[in-house]
Amino acid sequence: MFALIDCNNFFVSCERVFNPLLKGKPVVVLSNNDGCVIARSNEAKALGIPMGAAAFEYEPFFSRHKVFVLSSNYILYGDMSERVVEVIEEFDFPLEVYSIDEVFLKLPEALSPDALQELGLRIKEKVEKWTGIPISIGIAPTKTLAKVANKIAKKESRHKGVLFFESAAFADPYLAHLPVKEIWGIGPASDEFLAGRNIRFAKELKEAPDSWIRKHLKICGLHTVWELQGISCISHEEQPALRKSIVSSSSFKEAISEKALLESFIAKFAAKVGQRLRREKAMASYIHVFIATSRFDTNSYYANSIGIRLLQSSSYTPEFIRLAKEGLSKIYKEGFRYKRAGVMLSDIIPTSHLQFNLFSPAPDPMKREKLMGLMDYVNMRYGKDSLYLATEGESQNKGYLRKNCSPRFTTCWNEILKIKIN
DNA sequence: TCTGGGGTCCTAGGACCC
DNA sequence: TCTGGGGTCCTAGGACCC
Repeated sequence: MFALIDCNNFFVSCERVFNPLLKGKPVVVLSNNDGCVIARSNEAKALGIPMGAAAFEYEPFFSRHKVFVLSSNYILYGDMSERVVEVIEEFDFPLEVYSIDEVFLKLPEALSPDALQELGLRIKEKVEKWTGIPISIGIAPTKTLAKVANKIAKKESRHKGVLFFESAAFADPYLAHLPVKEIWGIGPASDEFLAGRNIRFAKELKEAPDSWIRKHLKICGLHTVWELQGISCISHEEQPALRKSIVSSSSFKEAISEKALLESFIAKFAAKVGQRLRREKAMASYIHVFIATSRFDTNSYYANSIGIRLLQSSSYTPEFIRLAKEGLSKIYKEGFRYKRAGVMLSDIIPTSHLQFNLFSPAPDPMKREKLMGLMDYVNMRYGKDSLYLATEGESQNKGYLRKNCSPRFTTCWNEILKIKIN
């Protein structure tokens, strides 16, 4: 049996823990640069604000309906997420952290239905009491069905936040009314394809023939169908695997045309991926650089990317910056207004597996490691960006737009919650 | 004027091999 | 007149997730 524990409206719930005035009110949290809506309270959903709504378009709507609009505070959400996981860990079942607001548990088959139901309620109560974050729990024989159970537990208040499918058959009455696009693994493309074939609800998909599904929705689609039938295809992953890629990218507040400025951003992205790579005690041997103009600007759209292979795996920021700049000059074209750029590392291996290249000149790896270690330490001890490479210079003056960001209540002494007693 | 960022996996097709 | 068949590896692009 799998349990999926999912935090309700997670980002909004984190904000509400520290600002109770937000309770019962419509609240939205915006993406970087306050670009679009990435989290909504139930009240905001009820007003019809869609996920991904552009903030500038909705501004009049927000003020008309007194919606609380917050910038995202990822430091706070990340820390709250860890707290939720810590509480769930106390129950001592094999645990998989699936995303910032979701955890799968593998529950023993030996537990009776009553015991499972009761366990669900206990977990819910403890997490809510200890962290202040409301959660929903779905329990079922497969992960996909646990996702369905969770979704319904969240939507229908009669389940009190916990729904348990003893077997796939128990899910049928719900699958009959669940639109296919609400199933985990069915995205917009599959949804459109299925609609064209008159398959609109989960139950119809569940009953479609294997060979037809395999042909049109490929192996992933087939697994989804089997999971709906109660055949577990997606396994429990307790150990997080080593990352396959690390990306740093962002949209710019204002479009950039000058190469020099773009270069300094690319350098900053390269430095950031390098730092994250070292934190994972890993090295990479492939670096990818990409730039693009606004995807909404259809008359002069330009996007390009380039990959460069390193002679030998590395985690040395100056080398990443050098290569990233080299890549940039190959894809940069004058006369465009760039709105987005990024750097990605891949072909990642643990530092302990490093192989030396017989033919590449051997820089002293110990020296490099020492230098990077010192830099990472300074940045950890004295705050990020205390120390950075000169080439990132210009980008440092250009922050993100974050008009209404809450304090880092739980991770920064200067921003800790203050309580006044009169 | 303004539309997120960070991931994974699968597949098709090209280059290459014998 | 006629031009194989069976592999592997790599990469780009698509679809999906939160």
